[in-house]
Amino acid sequence: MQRGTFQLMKSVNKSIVLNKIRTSEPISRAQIAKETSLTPPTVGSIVKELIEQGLVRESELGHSSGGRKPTLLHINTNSLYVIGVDVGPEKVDCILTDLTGEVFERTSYLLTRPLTNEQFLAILKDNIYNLIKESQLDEEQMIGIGVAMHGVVDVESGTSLVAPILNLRNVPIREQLEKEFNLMVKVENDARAMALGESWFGGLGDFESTVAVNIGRGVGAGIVLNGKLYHGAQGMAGEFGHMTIDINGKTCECGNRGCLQTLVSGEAIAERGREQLKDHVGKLTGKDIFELAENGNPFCIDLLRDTGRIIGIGLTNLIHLVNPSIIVLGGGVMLSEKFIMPALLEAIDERVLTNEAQHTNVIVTKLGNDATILGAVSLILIELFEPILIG
Amino acid sequence: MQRGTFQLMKSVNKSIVLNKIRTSEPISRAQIAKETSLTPPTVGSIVKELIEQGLVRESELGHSSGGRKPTLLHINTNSLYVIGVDVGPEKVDCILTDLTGEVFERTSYLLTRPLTNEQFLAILKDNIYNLIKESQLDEEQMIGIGVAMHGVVDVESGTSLVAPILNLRNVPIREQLEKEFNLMVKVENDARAMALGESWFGGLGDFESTVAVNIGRGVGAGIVLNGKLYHGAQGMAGEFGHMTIDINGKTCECGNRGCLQTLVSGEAIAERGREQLKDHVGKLTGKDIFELAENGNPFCIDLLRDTGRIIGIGLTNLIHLVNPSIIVLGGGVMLSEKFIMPALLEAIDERVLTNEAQHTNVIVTKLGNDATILGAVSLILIELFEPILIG
DNA sequence: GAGTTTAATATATTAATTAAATTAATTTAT
DNA sequence: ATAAATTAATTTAATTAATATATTAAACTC
Repeated sequence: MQRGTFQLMKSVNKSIVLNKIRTSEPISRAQIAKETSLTPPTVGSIVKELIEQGLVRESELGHSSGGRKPTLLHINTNSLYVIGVDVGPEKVDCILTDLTGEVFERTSYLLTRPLTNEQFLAILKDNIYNLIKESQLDEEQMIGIGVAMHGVVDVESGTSLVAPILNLRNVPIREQLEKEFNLMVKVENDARAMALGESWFGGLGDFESTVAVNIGRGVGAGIVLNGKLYHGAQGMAGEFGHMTIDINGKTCECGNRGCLQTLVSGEAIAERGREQLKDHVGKLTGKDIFELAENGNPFCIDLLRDTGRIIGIGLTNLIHLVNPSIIVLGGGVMLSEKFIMPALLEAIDERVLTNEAQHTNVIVTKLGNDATILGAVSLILIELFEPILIG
Repeated sequence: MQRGTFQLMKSVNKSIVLNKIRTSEPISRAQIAKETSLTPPTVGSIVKELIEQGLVRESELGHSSGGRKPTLLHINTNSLYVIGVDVGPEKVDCILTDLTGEVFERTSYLLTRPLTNEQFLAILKDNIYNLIKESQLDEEQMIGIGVAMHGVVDVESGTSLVAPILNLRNVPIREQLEKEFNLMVKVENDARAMALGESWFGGLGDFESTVAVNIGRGVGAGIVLNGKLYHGAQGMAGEFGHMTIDINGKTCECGNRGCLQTLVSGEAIAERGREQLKDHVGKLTGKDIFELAENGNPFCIDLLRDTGRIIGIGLTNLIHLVNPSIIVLGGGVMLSEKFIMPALLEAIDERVLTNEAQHTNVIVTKLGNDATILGAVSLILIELFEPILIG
């Protein structure tokens, strides 16, 4: 049980100050005091500690309107670094960023199958070693490794329980990486990491709740409430792809009928296309549909519009149940944004019950593929910056 | 912004102690210290304050196993009282309870329509005055009035925005009752109040998240996370009834097609019955279907089973998205529990993706109709007892 | 260059915790 | 029956980290 202690009092204030600097840099001590209604001495002593920890730095003096010039404070971008890893079905991407999420180094490695747990872990380690080496930075300056992994992840232990496409089971990622690099390691499911990445780096502003939906090979969502990932009781909150929306519909790979995924995943779109475009050369993919639509193929345009409509129906269910402040859409299917979004927004507008909820922000990610790997980085950053919320 | 202050530290600990007493009474100071890992002096001084405030009382000495006998502490049940009001489509119920939710007085008033805002408010006031008078208690001993109101409620201002069946709009319930009784007043939507009531008084144990679903005239849900109601960005979280599960289904009163409500509400069941049982005398209601099923009518038994299956499909969507620790079902339709539950549980078991989530607790309310009005009471109790959570 | 303004720090006070000691009340052992 | 041990609750002192107030530092204004 989290008691009311002096450490609590302090860490609450420290978190308030650090987050104020993060979201409003450059900012002076005096300004922080004003905006947080903490007293100047409190802000001063906290800032002193943050500078000692290397999280914050001072810069030049700011402008004064009559009086001593304020010393401006910044998040320190050249002393501490974070490593983010994105394990997708086909490749392992690694990035090295500073505390603001700016990327300094990148590696990418194509996975070949089959793959044993040991081989997979060796690849992870190699790539991270390479990344650090390339960056020419000291290992001392790293604070942690965040891993976004497709499939089912046990967050507590940092284990990949099932990664269906890579055919891996029970990989103790955290244990192994912690031992190897002696750094904090966090592991999270990729859709959820994406949601966190959007919420931290998506430039969305200060929303109470964010849902990020990935529509690609599969359909998944992550829910961020008050800046933190919401996992649910058994860690399966956000399983958006297997929401039944057509009780008599097609059978899904999960065994149920009418899952959203059977209607709007990349493969589902391609399949719907194949039924109609039988004269198309080669195996038709989702990407082909998009290109055909771009070239004015009316059937493909309609197909993508209808996909947008169905996604909109699914999102309406999401709005009615979870009612997030903002929904961010990403994934391969959303590359067809141009055809999908108008129909999608129209469907939501038409279906949502109340006027206020009609104004739920629904946008396409501005981070592209990087949302997930930046989310992996956020898993570590959140340990430093996470607002400690009271309520 | 909630800063880290001495008051915060104190209120956190006070809340921990009070809730420990509430959930584990009778309990001694020493035991509280052990279980909360607060120090004995801290517990002692907080208990002293709680006793002064009239929230806690001491009782006889407990058993000792060698040493001074412990003084046992209880929630004080005979000094402070709460009023709960449930405004349904047909009647206004009021109860007066002590701090443990035990009911001391009850009134019920049948509403007649049409009804103006003024008439409605007058009825509310009259009933509350009556309740207090009957109880022969002092108005000083009341701490607040909680109101559960059907329809759309603005929780901030305590206003009933739309109450469709009573045909009321913009009734400033909180403002009016606060002025009249000079007590704290909280107003909440009835499905959400029900969820809070279940979570507080349902004897469910200590769950992280509870969803209560009311299936009756309409279908609605309330979500309780960490003991507190989750409203969502525009206060519409839990609009479970208008979840699309049959994209090509019947048109709902909301204008959309295939809402869960069009398949499983009391009226929906009755309608499905009518199509088949044309020789039935009089207008067939949901209740009739239940009675016919009880008497062995195979069509009605199947109809209720199928209803259970469809509710199960809806709940599976809920589990996949929100993944609550426990789901509590109530409302008129659940009176047919006997026929509905087996099919419902089977559908969930069949459809939920992971083994762990298959074990989501799904139960029928033990509070019956009182869940909602006890939820109204909880709206006030939560102000006294609510755990202040850090994280 | 004196006076005013603003920023940052130093000092004193205060709230509420923890640790250690004390007092209180029983049970158990001899 | 009395002493020793055990447990409960309270008191006292020390500690932490806040706030309030005063002071120092560094501008700008005229």
